[in-house]
Amino acid sequence: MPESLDFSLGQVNVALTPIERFQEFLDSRGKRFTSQRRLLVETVFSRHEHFEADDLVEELAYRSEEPRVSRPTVYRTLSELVDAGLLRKISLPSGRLVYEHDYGYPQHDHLYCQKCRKLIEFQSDALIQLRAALAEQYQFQVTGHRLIVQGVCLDCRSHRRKRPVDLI
Amino acid sequence: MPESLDFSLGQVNVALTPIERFQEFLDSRGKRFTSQRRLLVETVFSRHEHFEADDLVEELAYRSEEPRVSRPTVYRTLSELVDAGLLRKISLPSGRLVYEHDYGYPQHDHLYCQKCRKLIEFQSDALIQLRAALAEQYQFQVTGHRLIVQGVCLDCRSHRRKRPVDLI
DNA sequence: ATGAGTGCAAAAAGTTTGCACCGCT
DNA sequence: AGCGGTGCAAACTTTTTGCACTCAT
Repeated sequence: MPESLDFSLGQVNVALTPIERFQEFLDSRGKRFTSQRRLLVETVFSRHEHFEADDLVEELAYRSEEPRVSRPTVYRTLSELVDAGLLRKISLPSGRLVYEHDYGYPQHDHLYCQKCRKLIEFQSDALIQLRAALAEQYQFQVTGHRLIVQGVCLDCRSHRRKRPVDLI
Repeated sequence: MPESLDFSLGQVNVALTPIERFQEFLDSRGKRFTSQRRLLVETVFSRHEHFEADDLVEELAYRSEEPRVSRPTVYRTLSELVDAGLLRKISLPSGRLVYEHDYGYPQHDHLYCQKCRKLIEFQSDALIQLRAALAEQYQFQVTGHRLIVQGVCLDCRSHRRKRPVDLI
């Protein structure tokens, strides 16, 4: 991953790469930084796209070189990455579960194109204010939120018949 | 279901109960209004709580009286009810998929208590405005949205130790 | 050395499908 | 009669678990 990224994250140590952050997390739990866990974190943070568990299994379980990461270990490790605050799990309107980077990545929400299934990220201060207002009104201790706005993206509205894609 | 409810829904015929609306939908597709489908809709609209597919299977597949509704038919019919616009399917942060009334029920979103798993409904005009702004900014044709704010509800913050509940 | 981690196979959980029989219309 | 619907069993998809062996520390 590009070292130009700024891992600003409040009071958390901001100098760490995701890999280092994961090591720290594992250490704090008496867990070990194995070659499988290393390969998995490196892979996950080598790009920024959203992905599902099975994508990783495909990529890591049958590769030619060692180490490989078996299906159960992929699932186990993804959970750890979520616990460690490195990844976030989101469920799409279709029911698909995908992961995305969370560590050192700004809070955001998504526009979901129901034609091409693309996810577009956006940030909104108004939403943060709304959260605060709700917390106040319902005396609710907010820990997070998930907003997905679905519809049809610009591309799919233009090339309507150019590249047919299947429905959700 | 209480006939005092107002089934206002834009240009759609607003005089219909959910059952009548479902009949209309089935009719328009050349499908039949069978005793299973009737029992299922009646059951679903006899109360307002959120529920999962399996709840219905438990309730309808093993009852003493006829008709019963088998597991596959419950799933098939729930899909039809979603298609008909009577139900909405939402996925909770935990990954659980639940259904809720959509027909004749105002647009709303949820606060989700991660302690007791309760869902609290709320409405927000600000959110509708935000949607419009996003549509404009991204030239995105919005068809819907789903916002879930998670945290801890008032009850769970007060009786913190009174009734222990398991984590998510 | 020793306890955590891994892969394998199997189990679970949730949902869908093929098919023969049933029953509206 | 004929087509849609249903139940049953089985298949499928996705995720989790038990267990013996392996490996990081």
